[in-house]
Amino acid sequence: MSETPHRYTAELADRVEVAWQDRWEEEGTFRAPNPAGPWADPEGVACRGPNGKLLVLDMFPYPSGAGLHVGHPLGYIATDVFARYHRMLGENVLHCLGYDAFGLPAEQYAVQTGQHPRKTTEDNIVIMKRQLRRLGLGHDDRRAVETIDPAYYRWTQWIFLQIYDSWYDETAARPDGGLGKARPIADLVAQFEAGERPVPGEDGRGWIDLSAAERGEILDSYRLAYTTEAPVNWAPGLGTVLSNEEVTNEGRSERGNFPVFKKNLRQWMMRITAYADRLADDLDRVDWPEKVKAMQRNWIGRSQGARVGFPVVGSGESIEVFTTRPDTLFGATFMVVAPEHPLVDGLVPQGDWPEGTKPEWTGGAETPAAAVAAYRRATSRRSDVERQMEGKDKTGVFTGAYATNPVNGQAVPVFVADYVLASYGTGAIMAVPGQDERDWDFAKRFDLPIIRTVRPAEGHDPDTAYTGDGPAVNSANDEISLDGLGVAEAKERIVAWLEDKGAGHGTINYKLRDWLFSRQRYWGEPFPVVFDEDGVSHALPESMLPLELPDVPDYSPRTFEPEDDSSEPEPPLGRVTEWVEVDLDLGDGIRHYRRETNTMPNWAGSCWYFLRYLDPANDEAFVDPANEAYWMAPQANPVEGAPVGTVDPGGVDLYIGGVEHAVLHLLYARFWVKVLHDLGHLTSEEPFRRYFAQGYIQAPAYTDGRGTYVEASEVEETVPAIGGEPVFTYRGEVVTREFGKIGKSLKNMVSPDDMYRAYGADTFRLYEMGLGPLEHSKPWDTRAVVGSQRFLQRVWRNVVDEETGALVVSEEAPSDELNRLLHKTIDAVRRDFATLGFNTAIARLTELNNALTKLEAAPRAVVEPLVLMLAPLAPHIAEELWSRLGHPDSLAYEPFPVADPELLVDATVTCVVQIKGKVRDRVDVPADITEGALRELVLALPKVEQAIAGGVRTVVVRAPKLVNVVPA
RNA sequence: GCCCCCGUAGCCCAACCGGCAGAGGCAGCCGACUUAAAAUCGGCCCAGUGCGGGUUCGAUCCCCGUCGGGGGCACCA
Repeated sequence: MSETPHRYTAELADRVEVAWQDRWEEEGTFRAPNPAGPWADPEGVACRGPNGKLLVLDMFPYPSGAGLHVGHPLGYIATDVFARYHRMLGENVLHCLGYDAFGLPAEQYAVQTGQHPRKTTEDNIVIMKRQLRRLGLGHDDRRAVETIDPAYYRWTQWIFLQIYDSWYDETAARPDGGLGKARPIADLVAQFEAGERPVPGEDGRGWIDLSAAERGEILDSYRLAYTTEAPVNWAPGLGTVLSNEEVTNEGRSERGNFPVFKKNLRQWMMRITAYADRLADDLDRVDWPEKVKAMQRNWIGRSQGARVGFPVVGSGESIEVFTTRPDTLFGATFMVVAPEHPLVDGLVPQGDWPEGTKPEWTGGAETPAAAVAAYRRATSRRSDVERQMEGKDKTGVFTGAYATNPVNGQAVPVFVADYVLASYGTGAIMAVPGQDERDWDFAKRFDLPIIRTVRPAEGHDPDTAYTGDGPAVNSANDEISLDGLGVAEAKERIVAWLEDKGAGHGTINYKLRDWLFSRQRYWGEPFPVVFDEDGVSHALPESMLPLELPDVPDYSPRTFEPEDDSSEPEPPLGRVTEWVEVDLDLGDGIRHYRRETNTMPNWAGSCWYFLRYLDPANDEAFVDPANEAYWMAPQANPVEGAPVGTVDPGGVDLYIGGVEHAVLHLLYARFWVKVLHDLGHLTSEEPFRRYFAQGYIQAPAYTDGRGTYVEASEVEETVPAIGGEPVFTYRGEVVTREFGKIGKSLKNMVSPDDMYRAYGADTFRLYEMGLGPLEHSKPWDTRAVVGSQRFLQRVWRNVVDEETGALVVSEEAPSDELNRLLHKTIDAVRRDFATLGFNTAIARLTELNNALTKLEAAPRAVVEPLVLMLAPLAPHIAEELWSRLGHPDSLAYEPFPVADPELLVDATVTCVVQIKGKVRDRVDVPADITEGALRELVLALPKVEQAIAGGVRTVVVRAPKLVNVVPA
């Protein structure tokens, strides 16, 4: 029998923690009341949230087969601490966690193990739930939604139909004064029917004259969710197509790293480009890390410029280019079109090279047609990876055609080159080598003329393009002169001139493309859409939702050789004929339809899960409007740092998660929320009002001589002689240490289960929060966890006798000094919790506790606030101590200690005396000493008198803390 | 190549508005407890802020340059 049976050990922590987790669950401690909906509890809202509400959110976790590692809970603990703190401030806090359970990894795992993805997914969720529960997170357990639940994806499908049944009206006024918003497609049909809007098409037929198929095609060109045949990213190794956001720079799939090919396929798209401006502009209205905003702005890639037509010599055609530098038009000495540009065929003249063709322009071919054909063939065969590898060496051939520069009538040669991208701008450029590095390189390579139209700054290398600002030169014709103007003004002038001449117009261009929304996989939400015999799509009525994913014997996708770009996607649902072929009555009697066999990407479920958290039991609506407004509505004051006059967009109060979703999930969710807002379903215009990007927990990983990772847990460390570097060995072989993301691939998994066992959840929580700032990536060090345990042991010992279990706090009042320390600690900890500075909060609490440890017995008047302040970080031990201190109720809603401002300042402070900025003396003075008195007092100090024997130049007084004397 | 962030003790990190470089933890060392060890407890040691300039009475903090680390973008016209 141990002599200290009541010591705070891992075993004791385990008992205490599990007991409190049970009690929280039984009492529904963290269930947040809703104002409306099926759980309407307005009274609960009123008494639980006298100080308002708080919606705290974690990124939607994917239940992986490997279970959690110690990196996963970092954000969950942080939000939990924040949420618990705010509950103690008297706010109604909603914090919960659900599961994003559709998607590729689950399906691949299922295929590997021969089990149904539903089975493996559900098993994984069970494991993850157990691991998370053991962490002691204060989640509202009723709100743990799962995307694979038909009661959930019914609403994912419903939202899809809202988007499908909408179009973007550029001219519609928004409440915020801007123009453009989503409207029901029925409004558009009404406009066509009434003749208020011209029906697209050249034959002048009216809406009623069109066939159903023709109408369907026109509507598809407006719908925010539509099918179209377009070049898409096809990954044969995955058996599915992917969105642009899911393809890496190297032209491979983000998941699985398979090669991706461009292929023309009919696919579902989301018209996210309609929202490009608002998605870019509204970043000013949210509180996000600047780097994430920058990444989104970058991805949207808005650039202001002009479109200019260059008439092709000897043809009625004109090549339209996009340029951000219309001010440099006079320096456009040639043009380049992308190899895939549809105009190329029409450009190339029959017969021989024209007069003036330089030998290097021909690519060695006899005729322009041969040269262009050969070049196009060569580029189409090269993958993006190969183009990348070739660096920036410019290639291309002359098309044999010339086009006329509209500002000076010069005929300039037109080239085909792959440095111009078909997918950006108009797929054609005017080349201005004097002011563009890429054009400069091309001009040098192909011996083309270079005209500078901006005078380079002093010291500019004359052998390079000049892209900076400066006065225009060589930029005049009979009607207009830009000479002498700066870039900005020159742009304005020339655009006005072009518009006047009808040669071009100012415009805005975006890098953002529409979002490819279908996948040829089984494990996803089915599209609530059917096609009739003409191929026209029809929405299923709401009454037919959810359209359940059929249980099929063969759910594995057809995958191909990763390099086989001739393959075609084959969705698994396409094999379920009895499901695909249906007879339905959609309003004009029973007819035969074919279901959509693609499924949605797993971003679909995560685009709106936070809305379902608000009202998960509602089967009348995806969320009750009153609940949405309560938790998400725009607030009276905009976020800090927003431009003056900003109207708050509303949204989740705090969202914490890794930065890896900066342009995927975060952009998609913003888009959906904006559409739903436009359609009147949401008060909020943004999903995430405040987003905080957490750092990663990194762990040591070890490689052997061949560079292969070895199991980190089996590596031994030996520290040789003093001062020597530690040596790491694995099975006798010396290995090299590095730090990286925790996971299977680096073989450095550390499971939270091990931490619970060895230390308990509170110690683990404290360790992760105490490591350093939340936004930093930090190395995991299992050996260091013990420090957090020691702290909790010392706290415990200040309250409980380790031998008898008796309460040992003193009922005597604390000393003035201790009381002041307590109040300073309260003040600091409150500030730290508010700003997510958990590491410094822990340091302050440790300091306060260390002061108690030195006493014979810790006074209750200090212990109780200490326990309350510790509660958000280490809730189990805090609950246990609180209970032992004689409080029967959970402390979850106990008011957080308040600092007395009187006690934050000491009666006397130490004033630093500097001479010429160097500390030379210090003196204790009353805290409220006046500047004059302090000055006199310091000047009378012996050391100072000595130093200023030769006179005084200045005396800087910062009462009461500092005086700096500068002798003459 | 361009843009952003970060360099403080052996390691992770503090330092309010430009005002004494150190709060907390790990590791190390010494001591207490122990037959011993582990655990625990008490104590100690350790940097002048990557480097070079500048502004200032005074710089970890502001400015310029430079080196190192991390991240983003990368023919986007």
